[in-house]
Amino acid sequence: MVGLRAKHKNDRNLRIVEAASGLFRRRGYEGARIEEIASKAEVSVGTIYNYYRNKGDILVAIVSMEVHEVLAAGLKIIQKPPKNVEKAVDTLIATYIDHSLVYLSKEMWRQAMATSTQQPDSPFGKTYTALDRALADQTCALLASLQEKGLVHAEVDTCGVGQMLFNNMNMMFIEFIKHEAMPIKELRANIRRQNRTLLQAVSD
Amino acid sequence: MVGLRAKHKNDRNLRIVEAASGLFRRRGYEGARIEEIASKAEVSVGTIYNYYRNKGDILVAIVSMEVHEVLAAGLKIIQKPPKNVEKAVDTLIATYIDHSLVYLSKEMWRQAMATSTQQPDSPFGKTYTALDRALADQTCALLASLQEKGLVHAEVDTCGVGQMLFNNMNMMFIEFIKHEAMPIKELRANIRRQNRTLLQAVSD
DNA sequence: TTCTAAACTTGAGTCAATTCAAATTGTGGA
DNA sequence: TCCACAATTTGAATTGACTCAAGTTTAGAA
Repeated sequence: MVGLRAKHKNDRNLRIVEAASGLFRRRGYEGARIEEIASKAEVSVGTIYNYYRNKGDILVAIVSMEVHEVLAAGLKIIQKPPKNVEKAVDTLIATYIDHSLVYLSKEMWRQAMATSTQQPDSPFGKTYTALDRALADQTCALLASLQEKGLVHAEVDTCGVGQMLFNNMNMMFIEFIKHEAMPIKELRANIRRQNRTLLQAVSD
Repeated sequence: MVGLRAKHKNDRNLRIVEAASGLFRRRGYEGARIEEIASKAEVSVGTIYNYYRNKGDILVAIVSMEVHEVLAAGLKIIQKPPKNVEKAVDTLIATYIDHSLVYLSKEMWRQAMATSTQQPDSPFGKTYTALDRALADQTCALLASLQEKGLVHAEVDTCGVGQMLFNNMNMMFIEFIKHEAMPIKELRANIRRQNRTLLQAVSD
């Protein structure tokens, strides 16, 4: 970040994200008007579109930050996983899920996911896809780490299994954010049940 | 469908769906304007909103028809499944996937999925969710049928496993429609690999 | 047949996201 | 320091989805 121009750019972007973040929480995604975000960020409407392709992109950017935190938290689990395979996977998933509603409401997740499927090629759409990939890789890494410790059979395709576990969790998470009333507890119990057969097969 | 009123209603709805379907394919979802759909369907803009809550809903309605066909095709597989578990599951999944691009482009799928996550409580959002559920149930039913034939171990939770298989496929399908260039062949190979460990565990 | 209320359609008008040509600002060379 | 040009911002204008008050059509009772 050299020069005044780069500094301003950075500042403005930060202000936009913060203004949007606050308004999305306060008024909901649809309720937050771009003009309002712009005025709160002390920037013109046009500038916002200079930084983001559209309204959804702003949200996806916010979600990205959240996911980065989740990835960091997940890394800690992988470095020191529980000695039981089912427990280890459950712990990782719990980390992901419990984190998910700290900064973002279910509505924000719905909108962000919708935007990222709608526009997979926009810059932030790509970011979102990359993060999903990173989370899946982390699940694979957990299994590989358990395999090294001898907790998972040597012949198991940890990558295939990891992807399957992650995809299943992700799909269940989508179902979860679609049902405003569904509690985290129920989501986790469902996932545990679905994982059981596979995880027992790879471990005992 | 008794009376003139009901008949007109039915006709208009059909014309709307057909006009929309054609325009979505020809111009893409975003490119198709409601006014154009209305004029092609010989109906006013307001009428369209009388039948559908919003533009996305029209698309989801079209997707629903497609999924109904897929469900019917899937039923046939379940009634006479291959005698090998991996083969059976692969055949069902192939049915789903191969059908998917007959009437709908990848872009249409992206938009439909986005809409259904965005508005899970709109009439067609609910329809979409119900269809997803029906497909998952069908996967569970296949496993149960294989279990009855003694091809799947008796103690296996066919419902948990079925949901996992379906969720994994669904997530992979989402990835597939996000990558304009990805061929069906690649999608199917990836899914087969991911399924292998689980399916071998439940069968041999 | 005639009439009335309910059901349905209509399209001009509203609203908010997005665009783009003009104006402003930062940079690096003279 | 001053200038020219490129990068960036600006906000009025555009666009297209969506609404709603007024008008039209149907059902079925008298």
